[in-house]
Amino acid sequence: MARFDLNRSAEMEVFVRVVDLGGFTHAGRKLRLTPSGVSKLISRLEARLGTRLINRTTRKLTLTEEGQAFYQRAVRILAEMEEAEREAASGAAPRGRLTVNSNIPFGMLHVMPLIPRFLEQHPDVTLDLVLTDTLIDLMQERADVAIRAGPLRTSRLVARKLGTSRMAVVGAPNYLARFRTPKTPADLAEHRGIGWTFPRAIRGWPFKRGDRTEEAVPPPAARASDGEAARRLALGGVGLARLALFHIGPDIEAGRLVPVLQSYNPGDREDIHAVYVGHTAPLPARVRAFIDFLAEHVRVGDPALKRAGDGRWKLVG
Amino acid sequence: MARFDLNRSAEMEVFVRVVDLGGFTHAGRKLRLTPSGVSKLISRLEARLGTRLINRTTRKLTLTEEGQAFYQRAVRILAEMEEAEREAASGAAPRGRLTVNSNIPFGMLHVMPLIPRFLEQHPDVTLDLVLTDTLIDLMQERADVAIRAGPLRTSRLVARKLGTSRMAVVGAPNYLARFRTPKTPADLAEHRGIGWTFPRAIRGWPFKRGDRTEEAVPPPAARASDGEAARRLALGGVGLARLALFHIGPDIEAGRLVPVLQSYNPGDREDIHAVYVGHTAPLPARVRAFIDFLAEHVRVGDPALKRAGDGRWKLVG
DNA sequence: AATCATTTGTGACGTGAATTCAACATGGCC
DNA sequence: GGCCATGTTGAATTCACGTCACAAATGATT
Repeated sequence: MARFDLNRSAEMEVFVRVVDLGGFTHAGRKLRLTPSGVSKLISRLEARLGTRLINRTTRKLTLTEEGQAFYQRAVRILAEMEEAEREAASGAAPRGRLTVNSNIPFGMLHVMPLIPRFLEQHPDVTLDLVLTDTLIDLMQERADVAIRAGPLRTSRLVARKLGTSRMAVVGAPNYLARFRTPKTPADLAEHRGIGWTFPRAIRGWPFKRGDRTEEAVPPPAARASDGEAARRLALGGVGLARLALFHIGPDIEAGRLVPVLQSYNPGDREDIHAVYVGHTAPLPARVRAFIDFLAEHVRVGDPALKRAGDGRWKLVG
Repeated sequence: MARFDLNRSAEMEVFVRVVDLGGFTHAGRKLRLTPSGVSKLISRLEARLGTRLINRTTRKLTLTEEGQAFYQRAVRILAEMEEAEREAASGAAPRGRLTVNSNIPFGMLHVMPLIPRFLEQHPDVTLDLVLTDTLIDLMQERADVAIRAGPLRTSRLVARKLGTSRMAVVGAPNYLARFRTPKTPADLAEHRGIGWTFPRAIRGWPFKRGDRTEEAVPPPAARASDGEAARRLALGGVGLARLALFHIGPDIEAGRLVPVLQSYNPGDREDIHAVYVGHTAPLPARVRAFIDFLAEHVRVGDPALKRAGDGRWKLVG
């Protein structure tokens, strides 16, 4: 059923056009409407308002007093509608405030370096970059995009893969000296781990055992709210942590952190995604532009760990 | 052909309702629309603007930046539309400037006395009373109502009869002394008349000859632009004039003007009408109110002329 | 984890309101 | 008085819009 039988905006538009052009036929031509269409529309408007707006003969149109007042208001209102829609539609060109939420390691190391170039390319965009590792509700946080590592929870969110990062379980030398380096995943039960204060999609750490992947995790001695905090804890010798190679690569090369159980999880990786809220409606252009920009420019080096002759680890590739 | 398929005002209204009530379903209930209807409408709007206005899950709605701006503007625009229509529709209660055009004799003697009461009853109406006897174009003069005596030219104008006035052909005593009182209409050819500067629907003066009505008119010695001017000319002895009894009754009773040829036109009358511009669209309330007021209160006395015993004329009835 | 209640999204469909078409009135101009 | 342009009216037509039924998703509840 047609509930909205009155299009006030169309009525106003036609009315204004009629007044401007001084005739139903002229207005009709401009509006691609037949004269009779115009006539009925105006009559409808007048009937609804309960008063006459235009005195008309076949030759002349004159506005009643109501008509004049209504005309002036209508012109203003139409202009404002136009502007409102134009401004809203300007979301079709990248501009406005873009809110990005990223996990801390990736944000620090891979997103922030790109920001200057992005802002340079889109001067009308201002950017709010929030770094958190906790799970967030995109809508509640009013974030346009979130960048997350690891498996995604199913939802109506759309994820665009930005890259992959190898993971490594590491410990500080002084920690390993105290607790002995684990030889098998089962040894982890005797170790101390660094966990997370927020729930992750996977509980433990994946290790390969033949063809199968098993999860194991040392009992947590501490929990960190983000990857950087976890790294610091690991550096401090609190326990073992599973972190991204792009994050702790330098620490490994410098010998501040030592990979363990490498042979059990050589292919342990986590995908990194930009996540946003789906295609039920067109995406604001600034969001689209940012995601495209990330997908194009983010290069997560995916180095492998090799043990050098002197026993030290190197990142190669 | 291109139809008016977009109803921007409705879209705005639905959008605002959704934001206010915080949900498609709630808004739908208020607007007597199904949730899916609301969903489609919003999607349509977003598609047209090319950007998303509302981030939505089944549980929460959040406005995008564009959505917030659009919401604020939309609220204002809707309010202004409301006000524009309300003000225009307030033509449904009598108010505003009412322009009335009346011929001079009737206007002076019968309309003006009623004005104070009318304005008292309708305090929001201001009145422009223009007195002219010349034919006017209602629309060109931007007049709402015209009051005219005599036959009307056919047009799309609507006429409402206000009354009837007996007419009389009169001359001043000094004129009649010089030219002799006419005994038959044919005698008028030897007389001098007072005509009009503007064309009238009937050319001459109607006289009964048996069952038939003939027209006759004395050659004009002067033309007047209005009835009052004609009366003055007649009083001055310029010639014969055909004037309304309500106009010159006092002159006749006082002997300043003398009726002639009374036996040939005892029923000579002219109807007096209020004329306005037809029912293609509703009439502004002030116009309707004024016409109704006139029709109710105007009482054109329709006296007959009687010759008293002393030879003087009296108005009776 | 699993169920339930609630809400939004999608495709097919039918309705009816709006527009067109054709014919007629009106006004101004020569 | 006839011609041309314009506005109006009634009936036929059509196409956008909302409904319907169903699917998917979300958050609360146990």
